Amino acid sequence: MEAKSPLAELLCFDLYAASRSVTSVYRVLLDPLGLTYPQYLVMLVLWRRDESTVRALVEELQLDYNTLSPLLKRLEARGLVERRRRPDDERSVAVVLTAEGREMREQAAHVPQAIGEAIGVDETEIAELQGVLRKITVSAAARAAELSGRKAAI
Amino acid sequence: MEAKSPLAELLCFDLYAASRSVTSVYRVLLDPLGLTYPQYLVMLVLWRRDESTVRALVEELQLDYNTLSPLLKRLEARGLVERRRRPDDERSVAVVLTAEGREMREQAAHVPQAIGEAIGVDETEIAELQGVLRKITVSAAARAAELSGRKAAI
DNA sequence: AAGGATTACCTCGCACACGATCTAATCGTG
DNA sequence: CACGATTAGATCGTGTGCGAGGTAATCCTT
Repeated sequence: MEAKSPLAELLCFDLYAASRSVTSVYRVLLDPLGLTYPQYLVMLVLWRRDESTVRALVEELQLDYNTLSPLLKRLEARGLVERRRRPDDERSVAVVLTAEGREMREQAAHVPQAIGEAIGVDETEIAELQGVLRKITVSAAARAAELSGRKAAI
Repeated sequence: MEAKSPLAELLCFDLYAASRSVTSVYRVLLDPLGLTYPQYLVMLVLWRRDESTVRALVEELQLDYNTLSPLLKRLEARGLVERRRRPDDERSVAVVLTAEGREMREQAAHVPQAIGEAIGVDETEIAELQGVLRKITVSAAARAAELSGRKAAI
Protein backbone atom coordinates (compact mmCIF):
# COMPACT_ATOMS: atom_id res chain seq x y z
CA MET A 1 0.00 0.00 0.00
CA GLU A 2 2.33 2.70 1.19
CA ALA A 3 5.12 1.33 -0.95
CA LYS A 4 3.59 3.40 -3.72
CA SER A 5 4.17 6.76 -2.10
CA PRO A 6 7.96 7.04 -2.05
CA LEU A 7 7.95 6.11 -5.72
CA ALA A 8 5.57 8.94 -6.47
CA GLU A 9 7.72 11.42 -4.57
CA LEU A 10 10.77 10.29 -6.47
CA LEU A 11 8.86 10.79 -9.70
CA CYS A 12 8.02 14.34 -8.65
CA PHE A 13 11.67 15.07 -8.06
CA ASP A 14 12.56 13.62 -11.44
CA LEU A 15 9.93 15.86 -12.97
CA TYR A 16 11.37 18.88 -11.20
CA ALA A 17 14.93 18.01 -12.24
CA ALA A 18 13.96 17.26 -15.86
CA SER A 19 12.09 20.52 -16.19
CA ARG A 20 15.06 22.53 -14.94
CA SER A 21 17.44 20.57 -17.13
CA VAL A 22 15.39 21.26 -20.25
CA THR A 23 15.09 24.92 -19.32
CA SER A 24 18.87 25.09 -19.09
CA VAL A 25 19.09 24.07 -22.75
CA TYR A 26 16.56 26.73 -23.68
CA ARG A 27 18.60 29.24 -21.71
CA VAL A 28 21.69 28.56 -23.79
CA LEU A 29 19.73 28.68 -27.04
CA LEU A 30 17.69 31.77 -26.19
CA ASP A 31 20.38 33.82 -24.51
CA PRO A 32 21.68 35.21 -27.83
CA LEU A 33 18.15 36.46 -28.52
CA GLY A 34 17.85 38.00 -25.07
CA LEU A 35 14.83 35.85 -24.27
CA THR A 36 14.02 33.66 -21.30
CA TYR A 37 12.03 30.46 -21.70
CA PRO A 38 8.72 31.92 -20.47
CA GLN A 39 9.28 34.93 -22.72
CA TYR A 40 9.92 32.58 -25.62
CA LEU A 41 6.63 30.81 -24.88
CA VAL A 42 4.81 34.13 -25.22
CA MET A 43 6.60 34.83 -28.48
CA LEU A 44 5.66 31.37 -29.78
CA VAL A 45 1.99 32.14 -29.21
CA LEU A 46 2.27 35.52 -30.91
CA TRP A 47 4.20 34.15 -33.88
CA ARG A 48 1.24 31.90 -34.53
CA ARG A 49 -1.49 34.43 -33.90
CA ASP A 50 0.15 37.87 -34.17
CA GLU A 51 -2.16 39.25 -31.49
CA SER A 52 -3.50 38.03 -28.20
CA THR A 53 -4.67 39.29 -24.82
CA VAL A 54 -3.13 38.93 -21.41
CA ARG A 55 -6.04 36.74 -20.39
CA ALA A 56 -5.56 34.40 -23.36
CA LEU A 57 -1.86 34.08 -22.55
CA VAL A 58 -2.66 33.37 -18.92
CA GLU A 59 -4.86 30.47 -19.96
CA GLU A 60 -2.65 29.12 -22.68
CA LEU A 61 0.58 29.15 -20.66
CA GLN A 62 -1.13 28.25 -17.40
CA LEU A 63 0.61 31.14 -15.71
CA ASP A 64 -0.91 33.87 -13.57
CA TYR A 65 -1.31 37.56 -14.19
CA ASN A 66 1.26 38.28 -11.51
CA THR A 67 3.84 36.35 -13.51
CA LEU A 68 2.80 37.49 -16.97
CA SER A 69 2.20 41.18 -16.30
CA PRO A 70 5.83 41.99 -15.45
CA LEU A 71 7.06 39.59 -18.13
CA LEU A 72 5.04 41.36 -20.83
CA LYS A 73 6.25 44.68 -19.50
CA ARG A 74 9.82 43.50 -20.05
CA LEU A 75 9.01 42.26 -23.55
CA GLU A 76 7.52 45.68 -24.26
CA ALA A 77 10.60 47.41 -22.85
CA ARG A 78 12.71 45.36 -25.28
CA GLY A 79 10.52 46.54 -28.12
CA LEU A 80 9.21 43.10 -29.06
CA VAL A 81 5.54 43.65 -28.22
CA GLU A 82 3.09 46.44 -27.60
CA ARG A 83 0.29 46.51 -25.07
CA ARG A 84 -2.89 48.43 -25.65
CA ARG A 85 -6.18 48.62 -23.81
CA ARG A 86 -8.96 47.29 -25.97
CA PRO A 87 -11.43 49.95 -27.05
CA ASP A 88 -14.40 47.58 -26.90
CA ASP A 89 -13.48 46.38 -23.39
CA GLU A 90 -11.21 48.68 -21.46
CA ARG A 91 -10.45 45.97 -18.90
CA SER A 92 -8.75 43.90 -21.57
CA VAL A 93 -5.19 44.46 -22.73
CA ALA A 94 -4.20 43.38 -26.23
CA VAL A 95 -0.64 42.15 -26.75
CA VAL A 96 0.66 42.71 -30.28
CA LEU A 97 3.96 41.93 -31.97
CA THR A 98 6.09 44.83 -33.14
CA ALA A 99 8.01 44.61 -36.40
CA GLU A 100 11.09 43.67 -34.40
CA GLY A 101 9.17 40.98 -32.57
CA ARG A 102 7.96 39.54 -35.86
CA GLU A 103 11.47 39.52 -37.29
CA MET A 104 12.84 37.62 -34.34
CA ARG A 105 10.91 34.58 -35.50
CA GLU A 106 13.59 33.70 -38.03
CA GLN A 107 16.37 34.05 -35.50
CA ALA A 108 14.59 31.53 -33.30
CA ALA A 109 13.77 29.12 -36.10
CA HIS A 110 16.56 26.75 -35.18
CA VAL A 111 15.42 26.30 -31.59
CA PRO A 112 12.78 23.57 -31.98
CA GLN A 113 15.09 21.16 -33.71
CA ALA A 114 17.94 21.89 -31.31
CA ILE A 115 15.64 21.10 -28.41
CA GLY A 116 14.44 17.94 -30.07
CA GLU A 117 17.99 16.73 -30.38
CA ALA A 118 18.92 17.81 -26.86
CA ILE A 119 16.24 15.84 -25.05
CA GLY A 120 17.15 12.73 -26.99
CA VAL A 121 13.91 10.78 -26.99
CA ASP A 122 12.17 9.35 -30.03
CA GLU A 123 8.71 10.27 -31.21
CA THR A 124 7.03 7.24 -29.73
CA GLU A 125 8.32 8.03 -26.26
CA ILE A 126 7.39 11.67 -26.68
CA ALA A 127 3.80 10.82 -27.43
CA GLU A 128 3.50 8.46 -24.48
CA LEU A 129 5.21 10.87 -22.14
CA GLN A 130 2.94 13.72 -23.19
CA GLY A 131 -0.12 11.71 -22.33
CA VAL A 132 1.07 10.92 -18.81
CA LEU A 133 2.37 14.42 -18.19
CA ARG A 134 -0.93 16.00 -19.10
CA LYS A 135 -2.79 13.56 -16.91
CA ILE A 136 -0.51 14.49 -14.02
CA THR A 137 -0.93 18.21 -14.67
CA VAL A 138 -4.70 18.00 -14.65
CA SER A 139 -4.89 15.65 -11.70
CA ALA A 140 -2.45 17.63 -9.56
CA ALA A 141 -4.04 20.97 -10.40
CA ALA A 142 -7.44 19.60 -9.44
CA ARG A 143 -6.15 18.24 -6.15
CA ALA A 144 -4.32 21.46 -5.30
CA ALA A 145 -7.48 23.44 -5.96
CA GLU A 146 -9.51 21.01 -3.90
CA LEU A 147 -7.12 21.04 -0.95
CA SER A 148 -6.61 24.78 -0.85
CA GLY A 149 -10.16 25.54 -1.85
CA ARG A 150 -11.60 25.52 1.66
CA LYS A 151 -11.40 29.28 1.93
CA ALA A 152 -12.94 29.61 -1.52
CA ALA A 153 -15.77 27.34 -0.36
CA ILE A 154 -16.97 29.92 2.19
CA MET B 1 12.14 15.22 -40.52
CA GLU B 2 11.34 18.53 -38.99
CA ALA B 3 7.94 17.28 -37.95
CA LYS B 4 9.66 15.95 -34.87
CA SER B 5 10.70 19.30 -33.49
CA PRO B 6 7.36 20.93 -32.67
CA LEU B 7 6.43 17.74 -30.83
CA ALA B 8 9.54 17.99 -28.69
CA GLU B 9 8.83 21.61 -27.86
CA LEU B 10 5.31 20.74 -26.85
CA LEU B 11 6.70 18.03 -24.63
CA CYS B 12 8.97 20.55 -22.94
CA PHE B 13 6.04 22.77 -22.21
CA ASP B 14 4.11 19.82 -20.79
CA LEU B 15 7.10 19.07 -18.60
CA TYR B 16 7.21 22.66 -17.41
CA ALA B 17 3.47 22.73 -16.72
CA ALA B 18 3.46 19.35 -14.97
CA SER B 19 6.33 20.33 -12.73
CA ARG B 20 4.58 23.54 -11.65
CA SER B 21 1.33 21.71 -11.14
CA VAL B 22 2.92 19.12 -8.89
CA THR B 23 4.72 21.83 -6.96
CA SER B 24 1.39 23.51 -6.35
CA VAL B 25 0.18 20.38 -4.56
CA TYR B 26 3.33 20.33 -2.46
CA ARG B 27 2.76 23.98 -1.64
CA VAL B 28 -0.68 23.27 -0.21
CA LEU B 29 0.60 20.29 1.76
CA LEU B 30 3.76 21.98 3.04
CA ASP B 31 2.37 25.40 3.81
CA PRO B 32 1.15 24.32 7.27
CA LEU B 33 4.73 23.27 8.04
CA GLY B 34 6.14 26.52 6.74
CA LEU B 35 8.22 24.68 4.15
CA THR B 36 8.65 25.20 0.42
CA TYR B 37 9.20 22.26 -1.91
CA PRO B 38 12.97 22.75 -2.26
CA GLN B 39 13.22 23.16 1.51
CA TYR B 40 11.25 19.93 1.92
CA LEU B 41 13.70 18.17 -0.39
CA VAL B 42 16.56 19.20 1.89
CA MET B 43 14.63 17.97 4.92
CA LEU B 44 13.97 14.65 3.18
CA VAL B 45 17.69 14.12 2.73
CA LEU B 46 18.43 15.02 6.34
CA TRP B 47 15.63 12.83 7.70
CA ARG B 48 17.38 9.92 6.06
CA ARG B 49 20.93 10.85 6.97
CA ASP B 50 20.70 13.31 9.86
CA GLU B 51 23.77 15.15 8.64
CA SER B 52 25.09 16.26 5.29
CA THR B 53 27.20 18.96 3.71
CA VAL B 54 26.26 21.76 1.37
CA ARG B 55 28.24 20.07 -1.37
CA ALA B 56 26.42 16.74 -0.91
CA LEU B 57 23.07 18.53 -1.09
CA VAL B 58 24.14 20.39 -4.20
CA GLU B 59 24.87 17.10 -5.92
CA GLU B 60 21.88 15.20 -4.66
CA LEU B 61 19.31 17.86 -5.45
CA GLN B 62 21.07 19.01 -8.62
CA LEU B 63 20.86 22.59 -7.43
CA ASP B 64 23.64 25.15 -7.20
CA TYR B 65 25.31 26.73 -4.22
CA ASN B 66 23.72 30.04 -5.08
CA THR B 67 20.28 28.46 -4.68
CA LEU B 68 21.05 26.28 -1.68
CA SER B 69 23.09 28.72 0.40
CA PRO B 70 20.25 31.18 1.00
CA LEU B 71 17.76 28.31 1.33
CA LEU B 72 19.82 26.70 4.08
CA LYS B 73 20.18 30.07 5.75
CA ARG B 74 16.41 30.32 5.88
CA LEU B 75 16.08 26.79 7.25
CA GLU B 76 18.60 27.73 9.90
CA ALA B 77 16.69 30.93 10.71
CA ARG B 78 13.58 28.79 11.25
CA GLY B 79 15.52 26.65 13.66
CA LEU B 80 15.27 23.45 11.64
CA VAL B 81 18.96 22.97 10.83
CA GLU B 82 22.35 24.16 11.99
CA ARG B 83 25.36 24.94 9.84
CA ARG B 84 28.89 24.48 11.09
CA ARG B 85 32.26 24.64 9.40
CA ARG B 86 33.91 21.26 9.48
CA PRO B 87 36.98 21.14 11.71
CA ASP B 88 38.80 18.71 9.40
CA ASP B 89 38.16 20.85 6.32
CA GLU B 90 37.29 24.43 7.02
CA ARG B 91 36.02 24.95 3.49
CA SER B 92 33.21 22.47 4.07
CA VAL B 93 29.96 23.34 5.87
CA ALA B 94 28.07 20.56 7.65
CA VAL B 95 24.28 20.81 7.73
CA VAL B 96 22.70 19.12 10.74
CA LEU B 97 19.11 18.71 11.90
CA THR B 98 18.08 20.38 15.13
CA ALA B 99 15.68 18.65 17.50
CA GLU B 100 12.87 20.69 15.99
CA GLY B 101 13.91 19.66 12.51
CA ARG B 102 13.91 16.04 13.52
CA GLU B 103 10.47 16.31 15.06
CA MET B 104 9.00 17.81 11.93
CA ARG B 105 9.41 14.47 10.22
CA GLU B 106 6.21 13.15 11.78
CA GLN B 107 4.24 16.21 10.78
CA ALA B 108 5.29 15.59 7.19
CA ALA B 109 4.65 11.86 7.24
CA HIS B 110 1.35 12.18 5.39
CA VAL B 111 2.86 14.04 2.44
CA PRO B 112 4.16 11.14 0.31
CA GLN B 113 0.86 9.34 0.16
CA ALA B 114 -1.06 12.57 -0.49
CA ILE B 115 1.24 13.29 -3.41
CA GLY B 116 0.86 9.78 -4.73
CA GLU B 117 -2.90 10.20 -4.80
CA ALA B 118 -2.71 13.69 -6.26
CA ILE B 119 -0.73 12.81 -9.35
CA GLY B 120 -3.05 9.92 -10.10
CA VAL B 121 -0.82 7.56 -12.04
CA ASP B 122 -0.28 3.90 -11.30
CA GLU B 123 3.02 2.28 -10.43
CA THR B 124 3.65 0.92 -13.89
CA GLU B 125 3.35 4.35 -15.45
CA ILE B 126 5.50 5.86 -12.72
CA ALA B 127 8.34 3.46 -13.42
CA GLU B 128 8.21 4.06 -17.17
CA LEU B 129 7.95 7.80 -16.74
CA GLN B 130 10.92 7.88 -14.38
CA GLY B 131 13.09 6.15 -16.91
CA VAL B 132 12.30 8.63 -19.66
CA LEU B 133 12.55 11.64 -17.36
CA ARG B 134 16.01 10.67 -16.18
CA LYS B 135 17.13 10.10 -19.71
CA ILE B 136 15.91 13.56 -20.64
CA THR B 137 17.58 15.15 -17.61
CA VAL B 138 20.94 13.61 -18.42
CA SER B 139 20.71 14.26 -22.14
CA ALA B 140 19.60 17.87 -21.76
CA ALA B 141 22.17 18.65 -19.07
CA ALA B 142 24.91 17.25 -21.27
CA ARG B 143 23.78 19.29 -24.26
CA ALA B 144 23.47 22.48 -22.24
CA ALA B 145 26.99 22.00 -20.91
CA GLU B 146 28.25 21.27 -24.40
CA LEU B 147 26.58 24.30 -25.97
CA SER B 148 27.54 26.77 -23.27
CA GLY B 149 30.92 25.17 -22.68
CA ARG B 150 32.78 27.21 -25.27
CA LYS B 151 34.07 29.66 -22.70
CA ALA B 152 35.04 26.74 -20.45
CA ALA B 153 36.97 25.29 -23.38
CA ILE B 154 39.41 28.18 -23.44
C1' DA C 1 58.63 25.80 1.30
C1' DA C 2 56.18 28.78 -2.31
C1' DG C 3 52.79 29.84 -5.37
C1' DG C 4 49.40 28.82 -8.58
C1' DA C 5 45.29 25.77 -9.18
C1' DT C 6 41.24 23.84 -7.25
C1' DT C 7 37.50 23.36 -3.98
C1' DA C 8 33.67 24.79 -1.03
C1' DC C 9 31.02 28.27 -0.14
C1' DC C 10 28.94 32.92 -0.25
C1' DT C 11 26.80 37.26 -2.15
C1' DC C 12 24.62 40.00 -5.68
C1' DG C 13 21.49 40.83 -9.39
C1' DC C 14 17.75 39.56 -12.39
C1' DA C 15 13.78 36.96 -13.80
C1' DC C 16 10.42 33.98 -12.76
C1' DA C 17 6.26 31.82 -9.74
C1' DC C 18 2.71 32.72 -6.89
C1' DG C 19 -0.17 34.28 -2.66
C1' DA C 20 -2.33 38.51 -1.28
C1' DT C 21 -4.28 42.73 -2.29
C1' DC C 22 -5.71 46.62 -5.11
C1' DT C 23 -8.17 49.24 -9.00
C1' DA C 24 -11.03 50.03 -12.76
C1' DA C 25 -14.30 48.40 -16.12
C1' DT C 26 -18.21 45.54 -17.21
C1' DC C 27 -22.06 42.53 -16.15
C1' DG C 28 -26.36 41.07 -13.97
C1' DT C 29 -30.26 41.59 -11.21
C1' DG C 30 -33.84 43.90 -9.14
C1' DC D 1 -31.22 52.98 -13.75
C1' DA D 2 -28.49 51.47 -9.69
C1' DC D 3 -25.45 48.74 -7.26
C1' DG D 4 -23.32 44.57 -5.86
C1' DA D 5 -20.71 40.85 -8.19
C1' DT D 6 -17.53 39.55 -11.52
C1' DT D 7 -13.68 40.18 -14.63
C1' DA D 8 -9.11 41.85 -16.41
C1' DG D 9 -5.18 43.38 -15.02
C1' DA D 10 -1.48 45.41 -12.04
C1' DT D 11 1.53 45.63 -7.89
C1' DC D 12 3.98 43.94 -3.79
C1' DG D 13 6.51 40.60 -1.03
C1' DT D 14 8.84 36.18 -0.55
C1' DG D 15 11.32 32.32 -2.28
C1' DT D 16 13.56 30.13 -5.65
C1' DG D 17 16.95 29.34 -9.90
C1' DC D 18 20.95 30.65 -11.87
C1' DG D 19 24.93 33.59 -14.10
C1' DA D 20 28.73 36.30 -12.47
C1' DG D 21 32.01 37.29 -9.28
C1' DG D 22 34.27 37.07 -4.76
C1' DT D 23 36.96 34.77 -0.55
C1' DA D 24 39.21 31.54 2.23
C1' DA D 25 40.99 26.93 2.78
C1' DT D 26 43.24 23.04 0.75
C1' DC D 27 45.87 20.69 -2.79
C1' DC D 28 49.57 20.11 -6.04
C1' DT D 29 53.67 20.80 -8.35
C1' DT D 30 58.00 22.23 -8.43
